[in-house]
Amino acid sequence: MERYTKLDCLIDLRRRILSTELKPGHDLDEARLSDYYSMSRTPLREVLQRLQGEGYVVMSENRGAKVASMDIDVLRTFFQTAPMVYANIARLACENRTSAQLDALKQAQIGFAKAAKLSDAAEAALANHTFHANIGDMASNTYLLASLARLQIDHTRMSQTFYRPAAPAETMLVLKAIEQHDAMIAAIEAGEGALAIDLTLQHWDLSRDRMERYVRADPLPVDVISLKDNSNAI
Amino acid sequence: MERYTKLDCLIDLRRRILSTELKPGHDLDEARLSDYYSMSRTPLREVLQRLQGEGYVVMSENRGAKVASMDIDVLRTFFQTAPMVYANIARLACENRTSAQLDALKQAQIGFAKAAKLSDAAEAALANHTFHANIGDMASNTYLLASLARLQIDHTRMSQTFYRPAAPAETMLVLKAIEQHDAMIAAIEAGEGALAIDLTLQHWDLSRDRMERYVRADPLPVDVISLKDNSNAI
DNA sequence: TGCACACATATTGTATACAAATTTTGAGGA
DNA sequence: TCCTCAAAATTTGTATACAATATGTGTGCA
Repeated sequence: MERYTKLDCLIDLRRRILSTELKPGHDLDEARLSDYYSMSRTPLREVLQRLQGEGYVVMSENRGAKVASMDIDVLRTFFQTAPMVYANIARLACENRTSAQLDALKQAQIGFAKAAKLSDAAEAALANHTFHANIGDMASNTYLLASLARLQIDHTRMSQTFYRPAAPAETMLVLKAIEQHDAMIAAIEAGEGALAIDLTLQHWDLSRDRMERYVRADPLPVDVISLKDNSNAI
Repeated sequence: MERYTKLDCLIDLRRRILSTELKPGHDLDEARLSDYYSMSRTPLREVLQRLQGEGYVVMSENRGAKVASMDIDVLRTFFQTAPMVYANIARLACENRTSAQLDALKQAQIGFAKAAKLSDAAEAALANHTFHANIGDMASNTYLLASLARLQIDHTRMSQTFYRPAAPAETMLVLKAIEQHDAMIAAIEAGEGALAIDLTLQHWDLSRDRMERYVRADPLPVDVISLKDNSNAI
């Protein structure tokens, strides 16, 4: 197996958590992980500590690390907080973006559009994460960035379903998201803060409904109990 | 020397950084620290990793850890961001506080008032930190809390001077701060969000001027060069 | 004196061994 | 069958040894 460096390991674990390959609440076994990344437990534990600080992981004394869960009561505050933070980040990005950051943002958008059109759900969600993290960098506000980073962890995990469209109408939504990204890039490049906020809030509305469905899953059909084949019933 | 547990070490390092006993930018030597806390480097390094995640410390590959610095350009964003975050936290605290949290807040206020009246600068700044961290808990919004925590690190370090009053007029300011805390407790207990926001912004204004002085220190007298005794000049 | 380079020293990074805690297992008894 | 409790197995926590990297120092040379 290929040899990972500590930074690789950190980045890869972030990716696996964001893509829900490692599911919320999943137990992270030190020995197993250190074997997987072919490094000893000492550096691996340091990576876990850091991931805890970043909010990807929660650790408890003598009981190891778990992937951060997505509790329903926490997600309530997610929907409460996200618009404000995203909007403010967008406004600050307009004021502070550098041309190098704009180039990076455009690159991220290319990657996002490609993955989204291929309906590669995990890849699209991660590319979307990168896109918005880039806007976060532009804001150059370490304080707000801390909130944004935590919001994005849950946002990306919830939006996994968004890029796996079930119906044609939902494919339209993804195409719409791509257009909105382009508009946001233009607004940021032009330094039009008010417009960027507006676009950000629209962008938020687009994915919110879909994400809320993640929280409050479609109810099972009420007549399930009368189904003829109920052999699998409890 | 007394034996520290890993958690003690974490808490003590936070305290020393917040009180500027460990100054911004100060180099943290692993061997020295592990000796100081009489533990081996392995757990100490994990503590440092965690402190990095929390924003107290910055680490760079093969170059160890430093206390997070307070760069002038970052502090600009501090003054930009703090009012919004503090105000929103106060509002949320009104909605979500529990009676146990209210008790804790009142306790914190007692500790703060005592330290402030004694002009015990470090202790007062730390007690103030605890007071506002308690309000942060009440908000029960992990996302915003991430921003608040980072703001508080710099806020507490800057406000060290606030509780070391030089002139009688400034003692008045500290007494005013104590009163404001009491008013905030009442507003939160009554669940009056608008009032809590108002009080928070007033509270912010009170300390802002004093903190800005930390950033932009009093200029040296312009005629320093003509002083008679210039034997210490470079 | 100033610079380049090799060597010595100090500091950080990793692996491994062992200690401490938790979880699992299973035997014994009610 | 169910519960209790102790021993075994598993997993996490810490100390230490060693490897890798960075820093400091001094010598030789122009």
